[in-house]
Amino acid sequence: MIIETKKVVKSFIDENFKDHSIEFEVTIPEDISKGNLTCNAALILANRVKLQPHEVAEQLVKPLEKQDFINKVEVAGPGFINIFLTDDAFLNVVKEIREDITQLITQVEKPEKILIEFVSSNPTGPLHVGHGRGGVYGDTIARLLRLKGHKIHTEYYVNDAGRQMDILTASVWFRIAGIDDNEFPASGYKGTYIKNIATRWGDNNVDSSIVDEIQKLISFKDLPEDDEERIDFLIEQLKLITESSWGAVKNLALESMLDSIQDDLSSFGINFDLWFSESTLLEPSLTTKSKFQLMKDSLKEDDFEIDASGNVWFLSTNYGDDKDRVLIRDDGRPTYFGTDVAYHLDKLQRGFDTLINIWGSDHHGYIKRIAASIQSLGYDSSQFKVQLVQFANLIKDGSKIKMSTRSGNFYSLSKLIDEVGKDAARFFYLFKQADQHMDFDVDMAVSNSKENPFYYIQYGHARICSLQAKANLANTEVGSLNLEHLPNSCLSIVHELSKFPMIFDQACHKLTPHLLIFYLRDLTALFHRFYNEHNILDAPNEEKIAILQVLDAVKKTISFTFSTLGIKALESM
RNA sequence: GCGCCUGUAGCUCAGCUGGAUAGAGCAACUGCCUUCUAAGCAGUGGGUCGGGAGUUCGAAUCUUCCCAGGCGCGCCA
Repeated sequence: MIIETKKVVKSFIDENFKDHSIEFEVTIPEDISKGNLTCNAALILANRVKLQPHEVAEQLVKPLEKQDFINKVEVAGPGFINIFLTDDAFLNVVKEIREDITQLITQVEKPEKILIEFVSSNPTGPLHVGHGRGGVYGDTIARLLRLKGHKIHTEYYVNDAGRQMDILTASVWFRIAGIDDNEFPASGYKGTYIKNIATRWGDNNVDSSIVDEIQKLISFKDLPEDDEERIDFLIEQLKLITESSWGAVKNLALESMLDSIQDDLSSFGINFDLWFSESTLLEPSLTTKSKFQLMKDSLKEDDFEIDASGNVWFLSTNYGDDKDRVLIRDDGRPTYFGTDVAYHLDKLQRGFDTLINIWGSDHHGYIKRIAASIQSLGYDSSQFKVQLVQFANLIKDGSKIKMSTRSGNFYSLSKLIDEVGKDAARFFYLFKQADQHMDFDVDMAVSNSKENPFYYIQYGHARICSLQAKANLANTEVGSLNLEHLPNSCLSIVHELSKFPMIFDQACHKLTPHLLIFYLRDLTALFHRFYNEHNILDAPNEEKIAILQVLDAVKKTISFTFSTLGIKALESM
C-alpha cells in the first residue's frame, strides 16, 4: 500500500510539476489519528516551487482520493498528507500473510549476482564470540537478499598461505615434542586445541629423534630476544629438523582447524557455498600462471613500481589511499594484501555484479586499498561493498571477558552455543545494529526471566499456537475475514501487520536485520496486550474466528521472520 | 597527529537519506493469576538526545568546533 501510494503521488508530481522530481516519503505514523499512512511530499515540493505547503498538499490529495484502497485523505499540520485506508486494504494484508507471506516481499527489479564473503577468520584458532557476530550477520544478510530475489553466493576465504600457518604448525610441533607452558614461545599458539592436534599426530607418528632435537632447540640459549624474531627463527629451524613431516603436520593442523571452524559455524546454522583457499591463488597450473601472477599482469602498468631492494609496490595513492602498499616482498613472497587483490579479481572474473565483504571494524583502514586495486584492475569500485561489524564484548557475571587467540584464553563460539543455544545467540547478535559496539550479556541470554527479550517473542508465538490448538481452528479458511467481527483493539494488530512489507524492505535495503527483531517485539507486545484484555476463546463464534485469523497472521509473521533470521519459533514453552 | 565508529532515561539500546508532543525493554514503585501459558498485562516516576555554534519553516537526525570512549594507521593476517 505504501508502494502504491508513493506511485500515485510520484506520477502526479511528474505530470503536474515537471522538472521537480523530488525524494519524498510515505510512512506509517505512530499516531493513528494521523492516518494509516502519511506523506511529506507537499512540504518538500513547496520548498522547490515556492508555494505554501498547504496549497501543494491540496493538489496532491486529489489523485489519492480516487484510489479504491484509500478511504479518506486529510491535509494536516504544516502540510502533511494523512491517508486513511479502507478496511479491505487491511484485510487483504491479513489474507496475504496467511496464504503466503513471501508474496508481500517486493522482488527487486534487477536481480544481481552477489558474492557475500564473511567470517574468513584465520584458521589458527577456534572461532570466538567476535567471529560469531560477523557470521550471523553475514548469514542473515544472505538470507534476506535471497528473499528479495538476488542470486546469492557465500564464501569463506581461508588464509592458509601465510606466516600465521607456519606459527600454527610450529606450535603443534612444540606440543608434539612435549614443550610445556613455561618454555612455550610467547608468539606461539598455546591453546588446548593445539595439544589436541599434537595428540592426533602423535597417535600414529612419533619420531623420537625429532622430539629430541626440538627440545634441544627450545632450550638453546642464543635464541633471538624479540618474540617475533624468535618464532621466525624457530620456524626456520623446525622446517629443517622435521623435513617432510613439516608439511604433513601443517596439513593436519589446517584440516583440524577448518573442521572445528566448520562445525562451530554449522551448529550456528551457517554454511558456505565455497571455502576459498588462499594458497590456490599462488599455484600455477600446467598451462597457466598462478592467479596471483595473472592479477599482477592485469593491474594498470602505471599503478605499481619496484623499489631499490626489490619490493613491488601497488600505488594505491593513485586512487586516494593514504599510503602505497607492498604487493610482493623483495624475497618474492606476496603480502596478505597481494593475495587478497588476486582473490578479489577472481571473484569479479567469476561474474558477480556486487561483492559484499563483511569485515571486523578493525579492518576499516583496509577498504581503500582494496577498492583502489579493483579500480586498477579495470572494474568499478562501486561493485565492492564492505559492511563493518563492530566488536562484541562478552559480559559474564557483570564484567567484560577479554579475548586473545594466542594466549589460548578466550570464550569460544562453541562454548557460547552450548551455554546460550543457537537461536538465542543468533537473536542477541542480531538484536543490535552490526556496525555498533555491542555487549553480549551471556547471563541475560540464558536467563529464563522476563529480562530476556528473546522469550518475549517466543512466548507470543507459543501462546498463539496454544490458542489455535484449543480452538481447533488453525486452518480457518483464508479469505472469510470480516472486519465487523473484529474488536477495535484487535485492529491495531492488523495495522501493525500492515507495516511488515515496509520493515522487511528497509531491513534488506539498509542491511539492518535488527529492524525485524524490533518490529517483532512491537507486534508481539500488541498481541500480549490483546490477549490480556480479551478472552478470545469465549468470544462469539464469528468474532472468535475473525480474531484467530488475525492471530494466525501474527503467528506466521513471527515464524517467518524468525526463520529468515535463522531462528526457530517455539510452538510451546 | 590522521582516519573510521560511538555518546539518546539509572542500565541495554531503537529512532539518524531533517518532519508533526523524543521511543522500547530492563531496573524502581503501584496494581492484575479459582478464568485461553503471569516467560504476560495495566499504570507511575525518570531526558540540557555529550557540549557550543551554524544551516531553515522545522535538527536527536545535516555542517563545524570542542569534550569523552572504542578501533585502526605493518613488507601481521
